[in-house]
Amino acid sequence: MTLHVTNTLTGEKEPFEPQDPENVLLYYCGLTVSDPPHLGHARSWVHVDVMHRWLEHIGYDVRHVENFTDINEKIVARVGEDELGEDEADVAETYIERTLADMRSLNLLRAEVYPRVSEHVPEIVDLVETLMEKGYAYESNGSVYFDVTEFDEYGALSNQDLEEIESQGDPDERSEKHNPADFALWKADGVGPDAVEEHRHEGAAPAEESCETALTWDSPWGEGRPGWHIECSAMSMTHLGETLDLHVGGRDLVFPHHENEIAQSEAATDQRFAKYWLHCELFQMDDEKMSSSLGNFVTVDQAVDQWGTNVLRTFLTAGAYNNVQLYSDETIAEAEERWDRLERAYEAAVDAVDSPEMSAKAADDDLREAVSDAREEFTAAMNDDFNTREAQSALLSVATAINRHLEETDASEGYDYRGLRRAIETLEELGDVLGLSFEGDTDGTATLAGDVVELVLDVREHEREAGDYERADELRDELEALGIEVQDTDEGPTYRLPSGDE
RNA sequence: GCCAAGGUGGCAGAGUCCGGCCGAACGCAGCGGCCUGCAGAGCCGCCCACCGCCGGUUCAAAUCCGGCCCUUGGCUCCA
Repeated sequence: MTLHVTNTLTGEKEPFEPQDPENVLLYYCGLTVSDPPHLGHARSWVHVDVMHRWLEHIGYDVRHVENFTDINEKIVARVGEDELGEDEADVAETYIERTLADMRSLNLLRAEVYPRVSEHVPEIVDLVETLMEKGYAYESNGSVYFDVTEFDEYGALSNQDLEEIESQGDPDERSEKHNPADFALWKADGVGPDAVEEHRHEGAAPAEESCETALTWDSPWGEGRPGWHIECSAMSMTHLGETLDLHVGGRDLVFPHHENEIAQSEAATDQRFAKYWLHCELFQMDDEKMSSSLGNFVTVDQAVDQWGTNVLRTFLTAGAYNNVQLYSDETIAEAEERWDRLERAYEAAVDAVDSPEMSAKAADDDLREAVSDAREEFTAAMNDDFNTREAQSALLSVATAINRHLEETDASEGYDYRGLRRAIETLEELGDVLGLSFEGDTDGTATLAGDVVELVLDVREHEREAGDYERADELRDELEALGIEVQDTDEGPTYRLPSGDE
C-alpha cells in the first residue's frame, strides 16, 4: 500500500504523488515569533517531523522549508518587555533562538531552511507588483490590497462562498478596500499605537515608543510593511518553486491565511500553489482550545523539563495529526505509561541479548512472527495518512512479544538471539520514525548516578539476606521517591533511572 | 447564521474513505491467577460498548443514504 494523505482542498484521502517521484517539496507554515512556543506548536512540529521522517523512510528526499514570521505588530508589542529586546528585530531574534532551542529539545529533524520574512521583502515586493500588473491587486493610500473578486476560486480551500465571506467582513473597517474580504498585501507606513496596544503585555514599552522600532521598507507605493499572508507565498516560491507538494499548517490557518496564500500565489503564477494541503488539529483543554491568545498554554520548555522528550513525543503522536487531541493530566500520564512500557521492553531485550542465557540456536517463531507483523502494521498505519496512533500500537505489540518471550523462555532452552535482535532493531528503527530514542543515559552524570544506585542496592541486598526487609523496603521506597525504579528479579535487583533525564 | 471536524467501553482512542475477518485494536484504570519475603515490572485470563438518535439500502452496516440532536474548531491574532 502506498502513502495516502487527506487533502483539505478536496476533503478526501488521496494517493500521495509528488511532482518529482523522488523528491518531496514540503512547506510548513511556521511561527510568528511573538510568544514562547507552546505545546500546541510542538504538536504540529512533531507531526510534521514524523511526516518528514516517514517520507524519508519510504525513500523520498524531502526538501522541508519552515518559515519564521519576524515582522508583526504582536512582536512590536513586546518591545521592552523583560529582556526580550529593544526593537522589533531584537525581540524576533530572541524568540527565534528560543524556538530553535525548543525544536532541538524535541528531537526534530532540521528543516532545509528557516527563512524569515525580513530577509524576503524584495521578493514580496516583486510578487505584489506582479499581482498589480495582472490586475489582481490595487493600491489605496500607499497600501496594496488583493481583490478577491478577481480570483474565481476564492474560498475553495475553506469551502466558503465569496458572498458569505463578504458578508462577514466589517464594511467600515477600511474604507480604502474595494470589498470587505480584500486583504492587504502591503501596508502603508509602520505600525500604529492602536494595533500595538491591542497585544501589549505588562512591562512592555509604551505603545508609542515600541512603534518607533517597527521595521519598514521602501516600496513602489512608499514606505511600508508586508501584509500577513504574502510572506508565505514569497518564501515558499523562493525556496521551493511555484508548486509545492505538501503544504502543512495548523487547522486554524485554513481561513483566511491559507485561502489567501492560494489566491495570491495562483493569481501570480497561474500554477497550482500546493498539491496537497494537510492541516494539523488543535489541542483541546477541558472545554476550550489551547492557544497563545487565550493564554492557557504550557510552554514547550516547561513540558520538556517536566516529561522528557520521549514521553512528550509519545503523547503528541498519541492521536493522528488531523484529529483534535485532549490535553489533560490523564492523557499525558497515559502516554508516559506507554513510553515506559516500550522502554522497559527494549531494555529487557538488550539485557537478554547480552546475557549468558542467550542461544544462537533457539528460535521462537511467535516472537519472530509478532515482530514482522508489527513492521507490517506500522507501515500500513503510517501509509494511511500518517496514523501515528496505530503506529504506536504496532510498536507496543513488539514490546509485548519481547516480554512474552522473556517470560516464557526458561534458562535451559535459552533466548532466541536472532529474534530478540530483530525486535530490538525494529523498535529502534520504527521508534526513530516517531522520533523516539531508546538510547539511554550514557553521559557521565548518568553513569555516576548508576554507580551510586548500585551501591545502594548492594547495601540493600545485604539487608535482605539478613532478613531485614523493613530496611530493604525503606531503601527501595527512598530510591523510588527519587524516580529510580527498583525491581527484584531472580537474577537480582535491577533499576531504571528516571527517563527524560538524557 | 455560514463552513469544517467529531459523537465508539470507567478514561483515552483506532476502525468509518474501500460494508462482512468488529460479539469492535493498542494503552490506562479495575478484577482474578502466575511469579515474589513484600512491592513493582512482566506474563496469562477476565470485566466494561446494542458504536449519538430515528428511518432507509443490503444476504450483511460502527462503516453506505436521508433526517434530527449535541460537542468542538474556523469566520478577529493564533499551530
